[in-house]
Amino acid sequence: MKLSQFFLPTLKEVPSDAQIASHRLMLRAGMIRQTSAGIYAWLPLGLRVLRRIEQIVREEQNRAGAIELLMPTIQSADLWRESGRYDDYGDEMLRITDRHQRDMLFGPTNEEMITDIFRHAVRSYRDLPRNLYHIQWKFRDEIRPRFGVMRGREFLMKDAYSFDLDAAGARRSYNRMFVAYLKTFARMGLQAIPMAADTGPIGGDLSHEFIILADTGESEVFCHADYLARDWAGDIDYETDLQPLIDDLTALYAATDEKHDAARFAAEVPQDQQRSARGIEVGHIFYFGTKYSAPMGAVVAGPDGNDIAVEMGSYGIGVSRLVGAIIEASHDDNGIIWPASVAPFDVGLINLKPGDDAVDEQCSQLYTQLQAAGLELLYDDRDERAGAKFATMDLIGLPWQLIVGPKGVKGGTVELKNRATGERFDLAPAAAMQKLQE
RNA sequence: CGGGGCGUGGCGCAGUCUGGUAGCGCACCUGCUUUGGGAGCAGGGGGUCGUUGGUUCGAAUCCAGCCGCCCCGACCA
Repeated sequence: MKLSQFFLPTLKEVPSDAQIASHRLMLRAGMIRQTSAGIYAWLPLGLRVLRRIEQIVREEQNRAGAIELLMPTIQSADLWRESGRYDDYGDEMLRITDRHQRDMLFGPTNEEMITDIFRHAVRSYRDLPRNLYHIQWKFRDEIRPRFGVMRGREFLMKDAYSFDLDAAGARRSYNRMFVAYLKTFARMGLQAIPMAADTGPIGGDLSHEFIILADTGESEVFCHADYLARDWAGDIDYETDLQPLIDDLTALYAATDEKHDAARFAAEVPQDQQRSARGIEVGHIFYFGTKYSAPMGAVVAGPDGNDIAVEMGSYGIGVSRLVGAIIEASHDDNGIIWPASVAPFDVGLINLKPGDDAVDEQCSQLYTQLQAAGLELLYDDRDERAGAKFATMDLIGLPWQLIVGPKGVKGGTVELKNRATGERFDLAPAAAMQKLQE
């Protein structure tokens, strides 16, 4: 993509509304534009990141055996009356009326709808277990939206729902998602810590939040220091019994403030290993048994022929929130530093002197060849000064900058700069291309 | 929902107290110079001052209502 033909409305000055780094940087880097309180348009650069995060989430869900579908954003109130949540949910639910005066709502979550879909399709225990998920926009009319996409009213969420015959099966489904979540966040370069959590209005009796530590996080969390350096990225065989692994992963103390037990914390964690910090919740998993299946009649025939309400769990990942969370975890004074796995482009190619035939030619060769090699490039071919180009490229945080100027071209080299470390390499073009393809 | 604050060219702000017909920086357009870390000079375009009503000879400025947005708290991916 040539920057001269892209749509990248960057800002030099910081919008006064933005309080935290990720919000400021997303606005400055031209990733989003606010259209109402807590509602954002995703501009091309932001959309690219959102899509890459979504794809990682999708791949790990699929790997863990979940099956993707897509439910609508607008739901009928009748379903919510069946579960009893139409009245319970309160003002956070955006309620609307259609032209026939039917009560509709913009879905804040999909337990009712998936339970409805499930009960119409599945009659036998032989069809279990199943885990169905979708990645869809949600709307929660938050009292106070803030921090950009971290607490928006409209947000993109992956929500999965598991159906099992009994509690033991539900536990296995829960464990699969637990591990899949750790893998998902690790792929994005995030250190997510699983913490015992309150179940909130969704209900149930087993729940974990996945927390990224950041000063700007909204919840207070407490954990053993070993969690800060843990490697979650190992290969998983989802067919094996995951319980021993889960037991190991949750052996040390980690809890959000709702579940925090100061006495236990003091007793179980040596004082110099105790960590209390702010955290960003990027995922939340629940086991809630028959909370929805019983009132909504989601039953299957068991081995003995008698109907039994299915055991359910739900599993959420805040996809759009992750964009902000990753920036909170990875930026510096000059801008964003994208982990390679979610970067909007792999390489920023900087032409320091458009109009110089030798430089133009070198750039256009690199542009063509690197694209042919499968890399996504953003080529800054604008007629701007070098400083402006460096500043833009640092701001938008692509992992590599490939800098081509007249001096280097004369000596047969180009410069490769690593955004994260600041390391620079003067290399022959072929060597630079090879390094980028590693 | 309680408390606080803000709405003036695309962005950041001054002007409001003390009413007299709108200004600065950045961005944008034109020209010249410049060219490895957000250039300089010169010229230029763009604003019903959130909105409605009131007071006044006259309102960005004073008064009232409404709308929008932000911050602090209790709830949540």
